[in-house]
Amino acid sequence: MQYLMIKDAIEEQIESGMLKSGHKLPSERVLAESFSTTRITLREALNHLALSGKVYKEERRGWFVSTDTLSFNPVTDTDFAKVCQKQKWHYAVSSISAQRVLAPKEIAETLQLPPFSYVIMQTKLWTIEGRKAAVQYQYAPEKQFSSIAMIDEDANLTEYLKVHYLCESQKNRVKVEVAPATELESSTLNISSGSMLMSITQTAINNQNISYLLQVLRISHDLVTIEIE
Amino acid sequence: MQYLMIKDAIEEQIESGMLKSGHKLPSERVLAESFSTTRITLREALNHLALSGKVYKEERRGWFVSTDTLSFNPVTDTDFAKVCQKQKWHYAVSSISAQRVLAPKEIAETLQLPPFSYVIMQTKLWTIEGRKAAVQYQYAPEKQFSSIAMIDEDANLTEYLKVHYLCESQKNRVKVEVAPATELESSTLNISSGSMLMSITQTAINNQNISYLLQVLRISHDLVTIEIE
DNA sequence: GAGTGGTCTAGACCACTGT
DNA sequence: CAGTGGTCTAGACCACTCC
Repeated sequence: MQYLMIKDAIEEQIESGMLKSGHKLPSERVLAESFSTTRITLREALNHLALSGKVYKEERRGWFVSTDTLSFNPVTDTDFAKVCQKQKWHYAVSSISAQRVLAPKEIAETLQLPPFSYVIMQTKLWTIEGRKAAVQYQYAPEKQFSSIAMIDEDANLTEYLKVHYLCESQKNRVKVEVAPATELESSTLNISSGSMLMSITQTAINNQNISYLLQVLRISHDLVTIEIE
Repeated sequence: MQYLMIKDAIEEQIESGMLKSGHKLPSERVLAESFSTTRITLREALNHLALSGKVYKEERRGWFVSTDTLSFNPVTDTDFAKVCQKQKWHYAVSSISAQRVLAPKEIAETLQLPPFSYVIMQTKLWTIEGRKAAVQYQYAPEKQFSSIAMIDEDANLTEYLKVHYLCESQKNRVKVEVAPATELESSTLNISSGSMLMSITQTAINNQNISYLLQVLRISHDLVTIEIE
């Protein structure tokens, strides 16, 4: 299998330090030629490498060497900013949208909301080490937090609930899956539509055992390691 | 994008119930012709469908419609057999190998073993609803369990430790990742080499806070949903 | 405008599966 | 044995990024 040999060859270049984190690989055409093969076979090799988290690609920009992964415990870590800080990663958050919406069915069920409840929905883009890394969706029920409709869209929702409502979670309900990127996610993250993302859904529960915040982090799988406890 | 339309068309056939769980899809050549395209484009569509867990393929046998997922809480569920039983799935376990080996570095570190420790290593194949679904590796330190070297290779290790040593875990340390299948895994599970598996690593800890069992479940991602708490 | 990946065509031969 | 997926060739045009 030619593509496996190509994969190993590129992998070795990475392991040996010839290609460093964040560096761009030569173009598919150049690589294909240098391995005397076609682009299809070459892409097969790169796709396999991407699965193991060694490289990733950005839509129409090229293939890059992955950085180390961020360790994330979704059961205890509710504030993703703190996770990045603790591991001293350079990160930036920017708001994609913030709206007051009728709770979608799935959200209403998870947060145990009555019909026709409104939630504040924030969508954010996380940039980590200069790379568009994740899209995050946060949903907080309006009824529990009366002033929340006025929240600044760039505010940290987790922090806001903690400061203004003393709502802090020690423990979350968590769901982990892999799933293809949606249209919004692929265009926001500059990845090809339908490519794989790690999806981490957290439901934060307060002292009174009430779910007060639901958040979904959809992050490139080569960037995160999920470790619990 | 033609392949997205093909993907949607096949997806709709599944959702509508025309193609049922476990059924085989027509061959790639037949599908390609019926969508008036080439096998490469058709495979692109199927690969995307596979990522969302709707279909899976077996090496040289064809593409099949996925079944529902098994819900698994790796923090509390140490015995995978019980998980299957609780959800009333038909399953079978068979031993691939059982050996006494010098603990590999990573295992020794996780189980906090001194150098040159031996562990009992069991490798098992899980067949779920007639499908080769997962490979499981289990490591138990020999020193803690003197009689363990004589364990039957078909025995349930979790059950054995519970019955003979009263070792039962309420809570595990857990790591979740996606990773390409190894050679052993692909040939055992009849999947193509390097295809994606969900990898769940559990370290069971007893009352005295000592790690006594490490197990790794490598399972087709369309078969399992990880839900904690 | 040159270069990139995204998508697609129309074939081919091989190794393996199922009968 | 016929049929399947696994792998590969040698091109093509397009939409987009970067300079």
